[in-house]
Amino acid sequence: MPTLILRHDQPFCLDVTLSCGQVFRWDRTADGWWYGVVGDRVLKVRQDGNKLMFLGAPASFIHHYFSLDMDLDAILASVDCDPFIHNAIMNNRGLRLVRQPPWECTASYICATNSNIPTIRRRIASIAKRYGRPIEFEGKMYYTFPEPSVISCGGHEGLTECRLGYRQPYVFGTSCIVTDAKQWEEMVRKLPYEDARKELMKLHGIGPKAADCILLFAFQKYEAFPVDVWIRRIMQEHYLPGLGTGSPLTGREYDTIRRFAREHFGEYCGYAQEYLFAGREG
DNA sequence: GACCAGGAAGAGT
DNA sequence: ACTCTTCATGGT
Repeated sequence: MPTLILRHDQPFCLDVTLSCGQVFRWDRTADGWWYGVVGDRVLKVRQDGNKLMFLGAPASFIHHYFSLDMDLDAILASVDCDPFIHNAIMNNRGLRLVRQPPWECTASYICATNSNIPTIRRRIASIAKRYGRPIEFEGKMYYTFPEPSVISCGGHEGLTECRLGYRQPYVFGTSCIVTDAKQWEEMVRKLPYEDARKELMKLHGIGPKAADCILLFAFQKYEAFPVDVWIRRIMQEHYLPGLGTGSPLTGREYDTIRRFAREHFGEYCGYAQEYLFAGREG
């Protein structure tokens, strides 16, 4: 079994990383193995202490996907600026932001609007099963996430069985615009955060929240600070008591929160967001 | 700026 | 069984 030896000065926790809500296509078995589809590969991974065992890709791919090249201690030190975030960091130490394939991440967060995590997972699995390429792995079938052109060629009605609700035309419309995923990805990637955000928000079905998630999880724009209902609640309770409660989140409130976070936590505030989100119920 | 659609599953009562 | 909530967005 191929194994990566994790350095003790570079903390990593596979379980926290894959169960914190940033990915939708990974499953953990009872005996501690994680199975996931990333790009055109099925990956199987487990962690035992400082050993990361894996199948399905070269070590360089695993290393890159889990951002093991990033100096996590330095990043966490830079956002660790108050007792509350300090506690969240202590409780979820080793959480790393993974590098998600951009098109899949984009479609996923269009599907994620106003839904709970199990529902989002079902929708993405459904799109992959309907349009993706099947891969057999250890006797089980897995499905790659389809290129945008595969979805657009299937026509608007093809998505109906995936039960996306009102998100169906958004996923379809975006797949028609992002026909060349590679070229679109490079175009977004070279833009600075604010410009890339505007570019993503031109797409139907991507508002501020989805744009920030995509920029953080797929484009490594660590200044992005996605504000969902949980983060808003946490920010109100611990950082910005002046904000109202209960009423829907306005664009102005969203900007107030993300600008505060950018100032308070610094250029890696996206990492702070993930640690706050991971500790949302405790 | 305030409302509303549109949809499904989980969690709590 | 019933209600409330859910990693919001776009249109009126």
